Amino acid sequence: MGFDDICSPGLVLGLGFSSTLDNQKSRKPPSLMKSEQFANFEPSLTLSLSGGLDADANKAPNNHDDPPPTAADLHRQDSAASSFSNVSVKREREVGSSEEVEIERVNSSRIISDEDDDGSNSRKKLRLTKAQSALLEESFKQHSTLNPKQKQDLARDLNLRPRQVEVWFQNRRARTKLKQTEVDCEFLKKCCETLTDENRKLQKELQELKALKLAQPFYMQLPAATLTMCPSCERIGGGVGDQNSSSSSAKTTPLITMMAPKPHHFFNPFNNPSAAC
DNA sequence: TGCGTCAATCAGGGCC
DNA sequence: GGCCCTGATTGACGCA
Repeated sequence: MGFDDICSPGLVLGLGFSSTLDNQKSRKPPSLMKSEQFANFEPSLTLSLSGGLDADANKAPNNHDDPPPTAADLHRQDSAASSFSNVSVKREREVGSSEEVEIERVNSSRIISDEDDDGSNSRKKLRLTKAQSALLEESFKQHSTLNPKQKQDLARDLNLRPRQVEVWFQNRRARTKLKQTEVDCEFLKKCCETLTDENRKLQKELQELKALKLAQPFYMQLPAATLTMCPSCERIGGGVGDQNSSSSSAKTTPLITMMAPKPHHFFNPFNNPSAAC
């Protein structure tokens, strides 16, 4: 696909996609779409692009070559990582299931033991292991948002608190969107440059045609074979006056010229002698 | 009104 | 020390 092919369809300045994602609400940003889902988007908006999107969506923060780990692997590897659960969790929502309550309780005990040697409560940042990141990425590929059940299951498999899984997805969505916005911005810049260049060329061509028109009578600029004589009025067809004499053609011709995909192929009224008058 | 999601922001930690 | 990545917090908003 050429660049012009990419630029020409649906290049609209504005913001927003129309999404058909089934697991997201209407507020979902375009950048959250997966590449295979982009076929369902109508670029009704500024940053509307097609293809090559969400390049970052498959990018795991750590090692993406690792195969998705098993839950057992995660439990084995991540007990240490989970012990870094945030000390200053101010907003832990009330949870509905007893299972989540249990998870919260288990992690709370870790939090208590998370104090530094000097007894201070400085926050130690959780670093997800490669296995945890890989599983989260896998899950994100399948659905960029989680329902409570999925969150519970994933948190259990990862040996993390549901809130941590929720935060990870939240940040993942936000940063994917940011990345996509940057990609879209670059794309639109290139489109703008291409269109500006094309406009410059057309302006130059227009100036040359105007200069040519002033230098010669119009019919002299045409090949002799294209000139015809109107049998009724015995005038050479296709003159400027002839075009202007018809109010309807005077209105439609410029539009046709403007809409022509190839500006170099001009409408030639002499192909139809009767219409030339 | 509670819940889920978002944008904005903070902050720890690794890397150069 | 600055930059970047990323986990976490906060407040606003939309929806059922």
